[in-house]
Amino acid sequence: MTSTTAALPRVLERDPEATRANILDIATEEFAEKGFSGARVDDIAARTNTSKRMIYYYFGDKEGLFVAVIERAYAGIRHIEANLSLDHLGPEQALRTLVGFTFDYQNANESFIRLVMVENIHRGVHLARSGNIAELNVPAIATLRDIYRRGRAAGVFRDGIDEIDLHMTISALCFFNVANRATFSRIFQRDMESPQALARRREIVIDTILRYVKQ
Amino acid sequence: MTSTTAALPRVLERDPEATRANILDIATEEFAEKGFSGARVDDIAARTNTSKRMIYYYFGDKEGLFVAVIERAYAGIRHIEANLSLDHLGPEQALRTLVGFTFDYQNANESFIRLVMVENIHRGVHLARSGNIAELNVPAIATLRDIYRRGRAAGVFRDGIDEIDLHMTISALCFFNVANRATFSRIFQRDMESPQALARRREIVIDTILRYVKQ
Amino acid sequence: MTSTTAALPRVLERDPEATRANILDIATEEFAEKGFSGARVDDIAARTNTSKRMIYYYFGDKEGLFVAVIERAYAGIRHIEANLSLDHLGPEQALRTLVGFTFDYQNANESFIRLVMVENIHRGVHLARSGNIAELNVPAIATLRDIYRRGRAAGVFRDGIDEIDLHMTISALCFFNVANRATFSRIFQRDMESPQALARRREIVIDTILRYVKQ
Amino acid sequence: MTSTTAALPRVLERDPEATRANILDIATEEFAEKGFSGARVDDIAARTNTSKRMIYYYFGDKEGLFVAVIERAYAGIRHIEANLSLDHLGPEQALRTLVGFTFDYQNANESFIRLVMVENIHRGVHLARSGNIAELNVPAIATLRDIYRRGRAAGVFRDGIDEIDLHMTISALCFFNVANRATFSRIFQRDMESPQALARRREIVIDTILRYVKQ
DNA sequence: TATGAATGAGGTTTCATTCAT
DNA sequence: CATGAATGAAACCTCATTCAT
Repeated sequence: MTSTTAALPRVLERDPEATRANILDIATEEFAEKGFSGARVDDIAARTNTSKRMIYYYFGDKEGLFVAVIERAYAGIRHIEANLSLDHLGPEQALRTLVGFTFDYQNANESFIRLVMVENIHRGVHLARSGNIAELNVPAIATLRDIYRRGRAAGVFRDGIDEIDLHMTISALCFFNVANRATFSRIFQRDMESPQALARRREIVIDTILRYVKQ
Repeated sequence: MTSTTAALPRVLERDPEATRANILDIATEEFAEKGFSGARVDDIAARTNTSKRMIYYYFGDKEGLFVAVIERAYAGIRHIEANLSLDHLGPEQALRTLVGFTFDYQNANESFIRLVMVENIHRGVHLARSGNIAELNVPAIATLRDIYRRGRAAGVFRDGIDEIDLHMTISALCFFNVANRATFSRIFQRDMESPQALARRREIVIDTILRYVKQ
Repeated sequence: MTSTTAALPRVLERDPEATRANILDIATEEFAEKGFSGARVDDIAARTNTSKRMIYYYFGDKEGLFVAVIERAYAGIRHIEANLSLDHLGPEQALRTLVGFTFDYQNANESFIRLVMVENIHRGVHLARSGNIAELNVPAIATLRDIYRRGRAAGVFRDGIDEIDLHMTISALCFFNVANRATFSRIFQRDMESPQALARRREIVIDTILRYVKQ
Repeated sequence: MTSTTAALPRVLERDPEATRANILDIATEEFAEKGFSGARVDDIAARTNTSKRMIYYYFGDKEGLFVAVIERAYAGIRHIEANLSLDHLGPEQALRTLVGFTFDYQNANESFIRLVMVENIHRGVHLARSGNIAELNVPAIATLRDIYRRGRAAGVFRDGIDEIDLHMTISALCFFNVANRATFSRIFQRDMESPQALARRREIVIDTILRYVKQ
């Protein structure tokens, strides 16, 4: 089916923010799909509403583009984490919700997970180049700390747990389901993508965390 | 003049197995460090005791080399898992040992972890090409199944846990510490590599699994 | 809202002559430093008080800008040569002064020398495009001709010397010290820039010319 | 006229030295004609018997090629200077011959002169990168030193002249005739290329040097 | 007149792979 | 088996210049 509208003009009409965003959207997909070296500037440009030249105009070089992609991806999750409101829930329910949300978000944002994998293959050098790494950890930990504090105060969570350790455990469990899906599901012949499989795994992850934290 | 006893310019000449192994050793390092696209056939050849021609002779092309690297890496861990003997330990202690061993092995074999990451970025296509994937899951799961069965029989482990789920949880927790070290330690300013940090995390991982499994 | 007294963002706005001069100043430096092909329109524009658009507005294209730079550089020296007044000196002293002045001027105006080198690499095509080449030779030769005539009349200079030949010799000796400084000083490990080195070479150049001209 | 031999194969049959030399020959011409930035790797490759890829194979990058060109050009003149035999001539005649030879060589090797100009525009950075600059000065100065010593001993040359100063003067006078020909001949409307013009200028240069050196 | 955004053409460099000996 | 030389295709990047506002 062809659209009734005329062929799209190749040029974004002098809207730099839109041009940048358009490039970043495509680049995110390409880098997430093929890694840094595997992605092709030409391919990114071709899928863009603008030209290869503009990529270099805005981002300097391929690496600059990748840094911008990484930055924006992290900014996205940070923004969402910061706006999670769990205060109205009891600590146990809040923790269940937080873990469940993390699981859902990571499964829904495979590109983000894959970018993080790619960046880890590169030993985090691009993230390091980004100005505001320090801010990235604030929302995630702050929320978790509050829930844990409330849980201990209420006597439902045990003492002696470090919030960053806990966050690492949550991240590890959620991350794996997306990041290692290809090899794990192949080797163990196990579906890890269907709604049912996700729902099942989601409960196990939540359960694992809760059993670890509770009295 | 040619002579059958002429000085051999290269160490591994005329020992095909050693040549293959040498190429695979170097290729493992390069692919683990730079990913499939990022690795360079020229660089691999240069670090080898032999020449580029031999890479093509033995492995066909870059992808064939990568498949061979992946196969050998998985074969390595499978072999070790198969030889783990935990029968003399009680179920709880056996599980602790298995998890601890997994954690230690993965931390000691960063290259393997990174190859798995790379392969996941490629959605497992090379692993799929490998003939014997099916065999890969046998040892890991068999050992775990035995321990879990003994634990339930002894009344120390609860019912209703699927061994593959449990294996996935163990893998996720161990894998993350190596795979995501770069970004996580950067963002949370947390050491994840020192002996102390490893020992600490190791205990948390074991504890997490045990709390999940025990009555 | 627009206002006739709004803050001017750039210093030279609305002063065409100053804008032109500012562009030419920067362009002179860039072309002298990097040659015609090596200089970048973007770099020139960036260092300017105005924008790239103005370069094209005033000079048409990169080549037009270069021609203008060359023209202005030659105009500068012509103007100075024309205003040299040596009439009050005896012929020998006048020649010494002229040569010394030429040496000093060229050493003080490295950019000019380098532009001439660049133009010679381009076989003088830009200079040819300039309207008033013919005028360029007048002052230099006129002054020299007068000195030489006076010297012969006074019996201190020998006959048979062509003023253009003499001018060429003076130019060659002065030019080399600036133009070939980089390679010569490197190969012969000889300082050609310090005040002492310049003073020493200056005397040799003057001496060479005087010995050539005197009876 | 077309040759009776078949079209030349594009490949130099596995003769690396010939391939290198062929590339250097063409590159010398292109760099001499258009400068470093103005020369095009594509153009050089096109005129070569081999391909662009080979340029990078042998010289790494454009700059590496330029360094090699510069090195070879200097090696050429050094070799010739080293083999100049003037011992059989009296000092005055030897000096005349040396200066005349220098003048002739430079006029006959415009490419070399232009490369030196280009390298000076680049402030000698490529020459600096070359390993054996130190050796470059030996033959030129050694020959001159010997002549001058003999001349003083014979009482025909005056005392107090430094050989490097003298060499600089000779170089300056010879160099200018080639290097600045384009602008000088244009401005002063003077032929600097015809055999007659060259012969005339040659004598002036020799005369200038001799008058400077003689008692 | 002024400016940031945009562009096409072409520049330099790199890559996996093959060939000749 | 072994090696340095060679290759075409395609990768990344830059340039002078023009456009829309």
